[in-house]
Amino acid sequence: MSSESKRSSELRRSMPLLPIGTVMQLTELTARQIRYYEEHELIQPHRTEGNRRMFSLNDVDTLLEIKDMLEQGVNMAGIKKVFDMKKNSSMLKAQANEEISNSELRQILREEMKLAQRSQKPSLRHGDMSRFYQ
Amino acid sequence: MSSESKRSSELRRSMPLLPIGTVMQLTELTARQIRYYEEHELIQPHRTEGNRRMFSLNDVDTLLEIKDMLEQGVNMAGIKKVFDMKKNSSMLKAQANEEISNSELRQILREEMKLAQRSQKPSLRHGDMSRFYQ
DNA sequence: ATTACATGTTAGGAAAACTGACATGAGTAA
DNA sequence: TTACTCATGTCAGTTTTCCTAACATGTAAT
Repeated sequence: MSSESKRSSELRRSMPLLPIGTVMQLTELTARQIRYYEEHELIQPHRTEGNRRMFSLNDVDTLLEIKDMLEQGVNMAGIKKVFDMKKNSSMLKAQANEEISNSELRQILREEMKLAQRSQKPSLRHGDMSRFYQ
Repeated sequence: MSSESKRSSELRRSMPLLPIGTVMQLTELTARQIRYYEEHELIQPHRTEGNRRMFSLNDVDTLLEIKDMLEQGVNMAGIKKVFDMKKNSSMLKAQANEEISNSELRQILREEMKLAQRSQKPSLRHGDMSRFYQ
């Protein structure tokens, strides 16, 4: 994928399109849960002028990942760690403007394995929003 | 594209995700305009239990096409005709389970040319929602 | 001049979402 | 056991968004 098309599709996926009701249906989470995850800064939905949350497709993806991890016994602190690591690794990627190195990948996987073991589940598999858009 | 993946992407694009406020922003149409086009059966948004309209990406595409045509001088009756023709031609395609024939294509283009000439504009070019999702 | 069309505007009401507070059940630590 | 924490439920009181219906208006066609 060209960096140009990657950038523009990222733009689209981060457009705040969906109200919380739609997100509830897509994720099968309650409004309370979604707001709680925002409170813990796992997502940062936009706000309308009138203060209503508007979510992007990326936000929905993130929520599905959160849901998955919670169901697998990972607590909020663990989820935060995983997301922090992801952000760091993607920052590294952006800095170098190239794919993540094998050693970085191994480091990340090691950390994920540790978390997974702690919650007595074999692996972390996250949600996939791709089925909702072309 | 396989007929399988075509069918499932159609499913996604027809999911009712967006409230009218979002659609207003995406299309730069007023709520009045959007409701008026629905009144004329150019779109059929879903309704929530509470009677709120919920629009799909297909609906947004259609609205952009409507906007384009109106700006090019086509009136509602003309737009209806164009959409009827499109529906018929896609039904024919589905029936035969193959691409539209050259003679059918020429017939459609002839009709479109007639409409375009009547509104003193050279051609019909419609909106493209693809920039809003991957 | 009248009419039709596409859209603006307003009013009153209902649905959906907001914040904040308190409640609760399961798990953990003391 | 008792107490605490965590993730979530629930409720109350507001505010925002959306709804329908009606009437108003500018432009183009007759």
